[in-house]
Amino acid sequence: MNITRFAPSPTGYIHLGNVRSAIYPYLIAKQSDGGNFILRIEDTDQNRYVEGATELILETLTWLGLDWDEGIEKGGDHSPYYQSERRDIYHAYARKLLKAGRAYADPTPSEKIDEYRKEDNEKKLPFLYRNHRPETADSSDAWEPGTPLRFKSDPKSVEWHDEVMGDLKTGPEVMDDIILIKKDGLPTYNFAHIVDDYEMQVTHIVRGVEYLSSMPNYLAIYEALGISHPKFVSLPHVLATQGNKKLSKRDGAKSVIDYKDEGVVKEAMLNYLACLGWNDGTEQEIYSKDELIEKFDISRIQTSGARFDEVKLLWQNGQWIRKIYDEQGVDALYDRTVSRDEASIKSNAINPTRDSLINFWPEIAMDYSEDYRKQVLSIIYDRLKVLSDLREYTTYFFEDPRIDLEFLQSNKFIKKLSETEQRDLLSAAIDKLQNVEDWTADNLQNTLNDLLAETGKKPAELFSLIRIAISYANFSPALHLTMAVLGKDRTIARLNATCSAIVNDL
RNA sequence: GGUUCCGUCGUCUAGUGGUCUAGGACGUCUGGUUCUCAUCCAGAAAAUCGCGGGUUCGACUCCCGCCGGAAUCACCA
Repeated sequence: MNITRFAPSPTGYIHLGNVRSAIYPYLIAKQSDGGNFILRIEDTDQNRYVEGATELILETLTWLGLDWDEGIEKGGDHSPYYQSERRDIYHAYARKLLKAGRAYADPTPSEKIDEYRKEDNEKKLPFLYRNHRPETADSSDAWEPGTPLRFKSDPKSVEWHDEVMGDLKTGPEVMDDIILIKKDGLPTYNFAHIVDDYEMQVTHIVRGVEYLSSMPNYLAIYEALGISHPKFVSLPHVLATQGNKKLSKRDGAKSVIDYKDEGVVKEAMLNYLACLGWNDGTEQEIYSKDELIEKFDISRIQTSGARFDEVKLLWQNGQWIRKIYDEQGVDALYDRTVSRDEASIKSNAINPTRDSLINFWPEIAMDYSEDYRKQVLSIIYDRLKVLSDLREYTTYFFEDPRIDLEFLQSNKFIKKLSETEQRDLLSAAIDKLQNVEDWTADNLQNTLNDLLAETGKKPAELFSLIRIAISYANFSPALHLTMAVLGKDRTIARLNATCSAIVNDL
């Protein structure tokens, strides 16, 4: 049975690089019967705490459907799940180390430590605190919270296995007397996560490769505590689009929530991220969450960093938008475009920070019926890269476009027609369409075909003229579909309007 | 500087000694689908497998060296 955890610190939003270390442990947990995915908040650094960050974490996980079995807002057997509330547990473990002679209180002021560091740097020596260990470290096991507590290291070479990186080893020179408990009585990450993962019976620690260099120290603590360690799964970095650096907030990495707000669907985000640095060896590109759970395999995680490519994410999103429409129908896709958002409702339960109504339609669209919006959606959905494209692509379905003859006549096909021809073609179209009794897409297609035959014009010329006269948009769905959705009255009114504008211009 | 990791088309990747004149996807380009945009379909260009040695009948695949990139060296995680 796999027990994994996602353990973010509430220091801001979650970016693409961060979520991957939530997705993989989620998949690992779900692959086993009775697996547990735990959400723990690592809030031991009060200086870095950011208001609203926890809510953003909840919203992100909820949106992606990475439901946790235990953790904050949910409870479980290993409560509490905020590290700041687990102080007594860490202190108990710290006392064990103290008693075993593997920890010591260190009253050395930080200014003094800075001096040591400076000295060593000047001598071109790597700074190791154990070389400056105070004498009291060996003589006394007294410790009062309020004084930092350090690990008493016993330098030696270590070897260990990482599920992704393979067999690793380092020399004794990296082990040091790291801080276990800070002056404020709260543990450092280095100590807290070891205690918590053990207490919560975590089987796999999934985290970024940046922790690799601390592994010897962690291993030493596990050993001193006399406890076994979980499997280690080190994830390579997600690299920023530009440069060679890992994705980071400092360099402007976008929040996952930003993508949600722009209308990236959760399936695409999950799919793209899961496959950034992992593949199952086949040529499959599109995976549902269930398929990922079924096929994910730790041993196939990449060892090198992967660059984030927004263009490919957007391609995936287009694929998923079409897939949702094709497999679940227009209603399902429509629900993604305007609805109460479960993810932000959940986050708002702690702190109402965000509007929980998501709506990707132009404002004016809300004056129309849901049924009408669905009709629009069903003819335009296959052009969407993100759901918010609706705002730009559909306005002419809801309000009459401004007549702009310059725009009309600059079209490369319409340009070939004289204004007189344009007028004649439009009035012929109006006459013909007026007689259409049953305003259906099929009938309209037939009518347009007849018109084409009668006028002898090229489709490109005739259709472009009509299309732009009713939409004044750079592009639109197929003409007969657009007209069918728009309705007879509106279509003819718009054609008339353009026609008279041309007459006035003559 | 110490330590550690990484290195196949622009990008994500397949590849575990011969089936690799290196496969797929995104992107790019060309053509097709009675109009635009998009989709879809077909096709093209695109990787001297970081470099140099070695082992081998044979190396992208194993070994060594080098180079390049990254991460980390906090009372941050």
